Amino acid sequence: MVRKPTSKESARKPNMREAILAAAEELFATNGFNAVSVRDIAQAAGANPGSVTYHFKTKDGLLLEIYRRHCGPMNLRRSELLAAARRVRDLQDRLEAIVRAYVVPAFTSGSDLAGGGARFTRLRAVMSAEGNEVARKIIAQTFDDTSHAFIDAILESLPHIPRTDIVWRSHFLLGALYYSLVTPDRVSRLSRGAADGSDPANAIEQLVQATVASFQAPALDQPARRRPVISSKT
Amino acid sequence: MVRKPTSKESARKPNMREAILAAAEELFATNGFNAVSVRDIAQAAGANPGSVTYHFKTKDGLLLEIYRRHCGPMNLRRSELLAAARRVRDLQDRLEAIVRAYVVPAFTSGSDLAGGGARFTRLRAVMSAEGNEVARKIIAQTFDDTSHAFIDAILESLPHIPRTDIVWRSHFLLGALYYSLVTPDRVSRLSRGAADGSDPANAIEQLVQATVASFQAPALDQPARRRPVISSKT
DNA sequence: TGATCTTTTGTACGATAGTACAAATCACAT
DNA sequence: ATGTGATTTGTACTATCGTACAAAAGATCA
Repeated sequence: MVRKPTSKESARKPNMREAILAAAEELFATNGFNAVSVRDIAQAAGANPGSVTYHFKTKDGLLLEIYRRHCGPMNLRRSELLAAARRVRDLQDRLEAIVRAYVVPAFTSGSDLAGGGARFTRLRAVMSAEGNEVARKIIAQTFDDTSHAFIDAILESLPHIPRTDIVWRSHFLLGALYYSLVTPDRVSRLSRGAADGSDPANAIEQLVQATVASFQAPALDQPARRRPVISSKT
Repeated sequence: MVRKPTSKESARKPNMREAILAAAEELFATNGFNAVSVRDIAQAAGANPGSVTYHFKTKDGLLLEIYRRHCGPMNLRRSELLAAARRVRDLQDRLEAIVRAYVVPAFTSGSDLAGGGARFTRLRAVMSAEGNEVARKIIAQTFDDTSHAFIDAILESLPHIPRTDIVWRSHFLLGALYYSLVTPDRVSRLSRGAADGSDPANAIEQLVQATVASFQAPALDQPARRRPVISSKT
């Protein structure tokens, strides 16, 4: 049967299902899918291993549910921000607004489920690196539409850049975004403490400015222009 | 004892140790560390599971040896290319040469062990995403020096940009680089076949041009400037 | 050829994995 | 208070994991 929102919220612990989801999300995002056992998740959530099976049937099912939880809201928010960005008159400002519309939801919300979207984006980064099949399918069918919408919008504000270049550069954007969330400590380390890689506001500003500039780079005219600046071997 | 390069090369198969290393490299880079079992590796290499234990003692030891194999040569090549790049007179050209010196070895060699450096770089990307401890240690102590050298070189050719910004932007570069190697098919898909994400020459040119432009972006004056281009919520 | 060292094979052990399932427990409508 | 359905617990099964180790096989040199 379905959920009954009566007097009390039905479960002993204040919603074990959510606790399991949150614990799994954090553990998967930090250690990858295969390194985390169902027992690890259960323990972190203060639950029994059997409880995970009860709510999500399989480990894959648990991952699937995490994606279902976040994809919709995050895509919705991106669409809203993109629509607003497209209405910006000045082309330069519009480009920045578009990039921001892509980046901000990945860091800050994408559904305000406890902890924000940064955790989920980190999870996506890790799953993508691990070549997780479950994730790959959902991502392709959920985010490709959004990606195309962004690419089209960027293309409109940069009419002289070929579509191919835009695709590459937005691919780089996603890679940079993922990596910033996966190893923020590296930024702090390399800047000798001058920058805080874990500060989302910081990361967003840096990423947006760098990315806007990369989009505005001149087009690559030849399919693969050779520029032997340096001696080729040794 | 050490290796004896006498008449025949001693082993039944033409060097089983190398075959295991190559197989492990490919499998780890594709599926992550934890998803791949020692038995998987042995089978892919046409070896016996016990043979892996014999040559590398543990699974961690195998990963360690993979890193040992590649880090040195790759860093050396980068240093050479960087040294050459620093001698380029024109500041604009020099910046491009520096970025190229960073990117090229990651794609093409870094030791010419069968298959090139792209596989190893993909491996590094995956290990970094999985938060692998063995990899984290080696990477920090092996590549941080190189990273600093590149940051310093870039800083010299862009004197008006604060170091913090350079650190962020080179962090983005590495993220983009990693992601290009992890999911090259995504580029092909999003460009509807117009670009080949798996073509290293293509990826290198696109990455270099986009990155140079991002480095040349104006400095972020405020620590975290707010630019509310769009309505903040919903 | 036989002695010796290196490498490969085959097998086994304990630990842990994902999952299934029956029993216990709880929330709530009657 | 009690019955009923939803949830949690505890336990067990099978598969596979990393690793150890003895025996077999191959290579090398006297």
